[in-house]
Amino acid sequence: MTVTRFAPSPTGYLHIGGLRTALFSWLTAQHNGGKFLLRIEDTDLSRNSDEALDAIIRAFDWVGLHYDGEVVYQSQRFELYTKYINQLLDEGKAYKCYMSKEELTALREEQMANKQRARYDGRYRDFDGTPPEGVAPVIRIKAPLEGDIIFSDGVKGEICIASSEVDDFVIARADGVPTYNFVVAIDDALMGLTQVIRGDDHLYNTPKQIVVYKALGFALPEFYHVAMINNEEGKKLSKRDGATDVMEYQKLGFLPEALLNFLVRLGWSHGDQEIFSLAEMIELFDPKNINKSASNYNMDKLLWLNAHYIKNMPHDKLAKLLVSYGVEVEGHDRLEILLDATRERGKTMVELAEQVNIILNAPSEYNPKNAKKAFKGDASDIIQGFAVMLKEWETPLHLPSEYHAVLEKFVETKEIGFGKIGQPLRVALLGSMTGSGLDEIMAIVGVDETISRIAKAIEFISNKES
RNA sequence: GACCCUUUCAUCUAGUGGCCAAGGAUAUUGCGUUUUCAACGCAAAAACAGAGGUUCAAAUCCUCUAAGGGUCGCCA
Repeated sequence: MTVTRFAPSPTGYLHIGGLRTALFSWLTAQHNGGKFLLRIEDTDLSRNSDEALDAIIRAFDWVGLHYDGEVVYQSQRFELYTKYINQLLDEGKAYKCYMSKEELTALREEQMANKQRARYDGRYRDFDGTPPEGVAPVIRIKAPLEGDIIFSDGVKGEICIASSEVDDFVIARADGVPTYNFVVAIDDALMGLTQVIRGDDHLYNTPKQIVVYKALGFALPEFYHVAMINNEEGKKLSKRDGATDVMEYQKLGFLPEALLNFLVRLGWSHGDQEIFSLAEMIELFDPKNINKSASNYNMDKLLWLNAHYIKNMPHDKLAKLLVSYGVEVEGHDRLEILLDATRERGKTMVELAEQVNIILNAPSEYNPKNAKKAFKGDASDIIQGFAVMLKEWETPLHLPSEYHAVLEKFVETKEIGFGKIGQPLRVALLGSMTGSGLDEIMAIVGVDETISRIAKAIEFISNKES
């Protein structure tokens, strides 16, 4: 059975790049009817925080990725790791190293000065003398001295790294706490991972982990190293580039389906298809099609996708969502008309909420430039005349089409074009010259409010003139 | 510095030796539609990093160069 995982360290919020690798892993599991596990890499006890873990799980909930089974905490598995450390020590596959931190630093500096890759020189590998006093040893694993470490990466192809590049790295700190590359290999093996999908910043950890797999006799999973997401300029994504925290996207008014669709197309594709529902992603995703190269974050495309999902969301769902962005609307028909009138005008939920509020709330001021243009000449008389016609209209007015009939009758009677009434009426109703259709706006706010807004505009015009 | 990886329009990408004088999408520009804006429709502009090979044929295979990225922790 396919088993994948996401293994964050709880040091902050869920990063947008992390979400993409999580998504790739999750999709791989779903596609194959397997399991997707969550493991918390908290072996560095000084850097953990519970809030960070909460934030990660909340982000998962928001986008709708679920993990199977219980969350695995590495900090709760130290006994297990210690058992394996002792086993390797007993078998002579690991050893104690008494080198001090100062000595290590000196060694690294010397190697760098000699234009070499910095690495531990193995000086305690076969040590059987008397250990120096006052140094708590670390445990190092014996990496191969000769040959190459070769593995096949599902994304990058065959990776070959000379053993001389992989040193006898530390598997347990001086205080006995095991280190990352050691526990990752153990957990991935014990948790039954079949595919390990992670950022390609881990590419160089893979040969180290393979050393552990081999020493412990574990079978290797398939590795997939996914290239990074850069900012719009092609540089490393940082907080200065805007939202990197997944939950930030909710605040900005993005829909989870848009965010996931955006992320899945960063580094993966299926022919010319751009829009993927979650179900389609699951059906079509194959990690073998992941791109080798890094991709740049592209806000415009995210916005386009978000607009797409807003436009295509069922009204009741959209209305419910709008509540969390501060907009609540009474009346079923009214809501329908309102959403029809606004949904194509907002690329985010925040913008959509703004559009809705512009219609719902009478304008507190008129855009000076627009007012000047729209309220000139006989504009006041025209909208006044329209208000009268509305007031005296004999059949009840509810639907946009009914308001449209009034408007049509009005331009016909007055023998004017739509443009003549359209501009002043729009500014009277909204305060600006752009926005939703007049018929819809009037249907939403109703006859009384329409007349009242017109009256206010007329007052404004006469004040200006006097 | 060493090692490893990457390179198709501004951006995301299709492309696995002939179907490619390179296709789609976003963004951009123009036109249409509309009482306005948006949405939508149509159109335009826009790329194989460079140089050498291999081949009847190269975006695709090989070599080198260049540019970008990653890694070199008792962090993960």
